[in-house]
Amino acid sequence: MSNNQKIDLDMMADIFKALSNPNRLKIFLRLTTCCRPGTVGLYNSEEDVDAMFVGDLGRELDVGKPTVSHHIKELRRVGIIRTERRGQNIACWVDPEIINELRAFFTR
Amino acid sequence: MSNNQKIDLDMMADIFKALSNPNRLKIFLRLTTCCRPGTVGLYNSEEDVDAMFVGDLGRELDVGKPTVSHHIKELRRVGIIRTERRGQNIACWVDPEIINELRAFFTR
DNA sequence: CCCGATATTCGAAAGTTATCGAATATTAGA
DNA sequence: TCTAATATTCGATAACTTTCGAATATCGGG
Repeated sequence: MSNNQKIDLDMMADIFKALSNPNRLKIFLRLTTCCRPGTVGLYNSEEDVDAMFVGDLGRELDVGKPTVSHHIKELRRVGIIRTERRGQNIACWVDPEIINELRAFFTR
Repeated sequence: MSNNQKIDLDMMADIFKALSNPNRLKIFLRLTTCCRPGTVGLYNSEEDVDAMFVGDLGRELDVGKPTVSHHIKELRRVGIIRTERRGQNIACWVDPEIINELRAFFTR
């Protein structure tokens, strides 16, 4: 016997929880609309942005830095976004695969 | 100027919040997998179930009746499910339109 | 190796949520 | 109209979330 079903359910619930806060949802939408998914590593031109920095996201959110950090951490914990350090900044982008999983979840 | 964007964002966050509790997500999945969306009112045969009763859902959930009631209320508040009384029972089903909206949200 | 910029961690306060037992409401049927 | 079945409301409590300021960490440049 296995409890994959339950694990999946709890994982999905966790993903929805991450999207259930307006500030986190704003971060998610900002990253999906402004950073083409799957372009990480190809950010050489101005039009071809692959990620945003935590600081950029924070400036659009009207909350303190610790709060932004907390939200970024939560989005990363459930696998919605990925991050990597680039110099003094932390770059963030949405995992392209999660979008497919979410679309699939509502397609049956 | 309008704040539709913000309203939409807050509404979507609310919908995700409703799906972020494992018990509510279980109710949602149970209703989507077992009751064909859009068949409400056509529940004459055994194979053609259009809805489930609150009591049925509660028995599968291992929580008390007040808790089930609370979750049903929350799912209805954000527009995920619809309900109607049928005799002693309250019938529940997922609003078919919300599924389309959610799928569209993750399609761009 | 210090400094300014960027970001995270820590600890606390305020608000929200999940859950329950008890009480109440609504309905069908005898 | 009494009763049993079904479901909701109320009040309480424990747990969780959001947010902040202060402190700390990490990095690049002079």
